[in-house]
Amino acid sequence: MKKYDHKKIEARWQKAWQDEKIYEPDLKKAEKPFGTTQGKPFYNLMMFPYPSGEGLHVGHAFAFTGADVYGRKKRMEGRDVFEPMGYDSFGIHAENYAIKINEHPKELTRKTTERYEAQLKSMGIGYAWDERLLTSDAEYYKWTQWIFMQMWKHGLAYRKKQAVNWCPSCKTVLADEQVILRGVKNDPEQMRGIGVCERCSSVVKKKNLEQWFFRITKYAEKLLQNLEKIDWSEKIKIAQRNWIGRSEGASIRFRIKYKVSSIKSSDEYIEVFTTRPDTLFGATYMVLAPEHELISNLKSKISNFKEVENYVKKARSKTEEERTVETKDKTGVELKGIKAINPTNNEEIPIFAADYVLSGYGTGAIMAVPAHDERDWEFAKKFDIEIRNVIDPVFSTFEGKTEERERVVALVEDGDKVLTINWGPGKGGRLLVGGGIQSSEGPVETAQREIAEEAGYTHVKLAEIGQETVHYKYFSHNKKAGFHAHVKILHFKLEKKERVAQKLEDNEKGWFVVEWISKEQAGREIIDPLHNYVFQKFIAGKCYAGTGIMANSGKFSGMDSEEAKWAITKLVGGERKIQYRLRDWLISRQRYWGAPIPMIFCDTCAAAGKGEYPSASGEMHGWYAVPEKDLPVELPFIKEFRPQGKNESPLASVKEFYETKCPACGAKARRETDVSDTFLDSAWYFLRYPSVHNEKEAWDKALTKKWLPVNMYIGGAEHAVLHLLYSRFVTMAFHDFGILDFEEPFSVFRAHGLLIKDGAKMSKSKGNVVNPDEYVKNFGADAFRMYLMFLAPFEQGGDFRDQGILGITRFLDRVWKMGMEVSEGKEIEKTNSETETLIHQTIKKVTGDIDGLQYNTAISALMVFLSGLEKDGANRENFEILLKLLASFAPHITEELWYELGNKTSIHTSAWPKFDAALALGDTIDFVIQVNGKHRGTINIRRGIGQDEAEKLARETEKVKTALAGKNVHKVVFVPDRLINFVVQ
RNA sequence: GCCCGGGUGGCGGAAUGGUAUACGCGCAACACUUAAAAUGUUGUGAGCGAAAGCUCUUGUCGGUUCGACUCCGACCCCGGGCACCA
Repeated sequence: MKKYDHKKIEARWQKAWQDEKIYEPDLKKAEKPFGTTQGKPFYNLMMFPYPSGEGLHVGHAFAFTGADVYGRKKRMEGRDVFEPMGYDSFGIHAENYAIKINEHPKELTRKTTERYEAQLKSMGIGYAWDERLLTSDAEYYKWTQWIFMQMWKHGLAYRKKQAVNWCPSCKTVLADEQVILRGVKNDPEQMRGIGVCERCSSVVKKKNLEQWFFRITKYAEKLLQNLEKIDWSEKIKIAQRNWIGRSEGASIRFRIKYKVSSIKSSDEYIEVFTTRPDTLFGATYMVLAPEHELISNLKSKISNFKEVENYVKKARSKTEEERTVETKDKTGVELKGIKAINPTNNEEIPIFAADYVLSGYGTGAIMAVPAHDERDWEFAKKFDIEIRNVIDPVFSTFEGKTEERERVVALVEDGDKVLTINWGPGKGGRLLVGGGIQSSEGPVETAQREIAEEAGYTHVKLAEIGQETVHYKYFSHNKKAGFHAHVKILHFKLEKKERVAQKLEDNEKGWFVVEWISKEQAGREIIDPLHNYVFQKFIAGKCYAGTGIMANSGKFSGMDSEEAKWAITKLVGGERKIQYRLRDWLISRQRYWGAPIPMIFCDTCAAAGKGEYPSASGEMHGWYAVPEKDLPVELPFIKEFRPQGKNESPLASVKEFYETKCPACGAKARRETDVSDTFLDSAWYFLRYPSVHNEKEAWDKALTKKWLPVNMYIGGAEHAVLHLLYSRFVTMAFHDFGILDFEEPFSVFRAHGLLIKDGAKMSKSKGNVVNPDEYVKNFGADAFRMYLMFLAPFEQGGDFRDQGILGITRFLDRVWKMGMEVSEGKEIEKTNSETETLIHQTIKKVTGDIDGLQYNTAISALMVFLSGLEKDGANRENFEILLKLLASFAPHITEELWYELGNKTSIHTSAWPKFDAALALGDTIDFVIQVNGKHRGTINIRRGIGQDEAEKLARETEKVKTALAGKNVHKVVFVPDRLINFVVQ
């Protein structure tokens, strides 16, 4: 018997597969794969890596193997699987690593891609290497530049000066998506996280620079809407939804009044966006972002302009200095001499400049409603501005065990019954009001609306001494417990009653005595001062940001706040508006290792007011795209490639590079020296793979039609709002340019889990990176692949420990042994029925599990299958099924044994086994017997048995006899083919 | 604070509302061996019991159900994402 020598076998087959190109589908004639089965193109894509020089770690191995398993099964199912691989070799991540090890990125790329390739091949991953691509190759980035140019020509690329994120270590600007918040846990001091660079974790600063942007915001709605149509991991969709951040609200104008003159002189206004127009009556001041243009525009009108200017300067520089901790502490300054007019009541309200209002969102100005917005509340407290409540919380009742949180604040006596009114904090900052009827001795009875009504009470009034008597609308919308009361305060009682003393405990200063009143008495009137009193008394310290009933709002008082939203908007002439959080994609990078942005600036044209002005890009005098025939704009090889930190790319000091001629007038002109964001390279690579050999076009029309969109895309969840969003945007844009006929690039996307080590993410700095090479060498690629797939659910990930790998090695050894025996003729003649059932069950299970990426349970089913064959005997027929099911996970050993059994073509192009659902069920079942829901044994019975027979058989068992002795069976639950349950008393 | 995941043996992890702990690791005993390793067989949630068996057990507390890891309500803990977005 031959020994299982994984090294020899794996090396041999890896070479053979490459020579025979079994993983190379015929891209042009994809309908005829390898002459066996008929099939259709299946584009199985895995996110490509960037070269880091350290080689691939087990996290990569885990992800790539998982994607490969999926592709291999699809191939065996007759699909023409295209599984390409490439390298995201351009860009800041590769360049940073090159700087670190002091090597030129070009050289680094060459070395590391070689290394990666050897590693990937050693793991037996079935890539179509003929279509390999590198984003740093000129034949690739030529088309990246072409994409930029198309964006420009269609008005989706523009240049603008604005405050942008600047990484002082990478010495370049970053897109919003590339700034991550280092977690500063939420604490009472309201510390915020700090924005740090996605690549190097340096604290990001703000700089005012002129940069290139892509108008991704134009696609905000479509990016959001299309999420409904694609089959992606739900968490990625959620992340994208949050990032796009759609809010519905109103745009409202506030007129400005100057102190020096009358209203008539002011046709100036402040426009704000608000999601809460219903709170407009409560807007007691306004805030402009420090960058807001009105501040300088109104310079002459602002009496304390010096002070304001100082603040603005400080606020701006604050973002430029190194900040360690940013707090939510509110700062600001009033713009004296001018006022805004609240359009609902024509009140004059003060205007502030404060940095808690962001210039980049909405209009950069807000109406502040301190009573109903936490940030405004804080600001108002600090600056002593009126807090005017205009929303009355909708009270919810207490339910279940909430006593310890209740604060009894009111009670009314009626004979021996006491009604208590409880107020307490509810979910989401809501105020909960409930109550109950307590008898003189018994425990608190849950207040039922019916109880109250039976007792003749439908309304409650509650009052405090000295306050005018009011009543509140009665609510009762919870069918089960409690009531909601708008109450009338009668008087404030300062002494405590023993009965509720415990409940009041220490935090209560007193309580209100309430009195039930009739519905008629109650009416609908609400008097605001008292409401404010109650509001501040019980919600004080935290404002109420929820919805509710309008108060203090003129004719809208009493209305539902949701309803009032649009009524008030209409009243003040506002407009309904959708606002997105998404910002335009900042494309320029002041770095060397990237695709040069293919634009030329001509001074002569600019002076003459000329330029190439694609619609919607705005008038950018002097700017021209590099003509298509001149692409690529080649990145020169320079030794001084390190970033210099002068807001410029190193290319800005390469004269031969930037000196050029204006494409329009021929005068001396200057090239753009910034390069594009590396995420532009990866935002379209999937379009290039099938057309990688096409030198004339970015992508071949026919091939694209055949292969795209991608059928299955597997990658990390960390790219939810970077690569995955950008790719969708680019695809949508090119669809609209008429160059692609689909909007969404990836029909299915699944995020794989992360492999962690000792409870922490693997990273070189933590020194817990596991290198897969050792495992491949010692245990073999098959064992390693399988172990990775077995160790955790693929989409969940887990802690990498190698203790379990022996289990897989043992399994493969047994497979090998069985293979040898079968090939030597030691086999049973006929598969018995038990094995027959097992075969069909296993095919069914493995097929379904691989489809659902549940590799760990698929492998466990294969283990059960092997044990079954060992017990009942194997033969060529049933063993080949095992091999096929195993082939995706362990491609080498299965191929070896497959040929050993006399097959002449690869197992990987053989047909996936089919199962018979009826056979998978089997003839007999273990039927469960329960008494009162407790397991009391099983009997093996024929499938499809009826209740009478089952019950008879069950009653005959000793256990049931004992359990039922002297008991009265009052119910029998029978679940066919599963269980019978005797319910006794 | 908000939004997602998740909490099951010593460990990784299984379970369409129907035998909780599949499969694997580890551990123990036995077989083979001069011996060890490898391999094979058996056992392995906890407690009580000589045994048959009984009781308890899926983060906590309640609820629905003949029956709950699974459904509902409230809470606790861990991991991840987002966060001054009006």
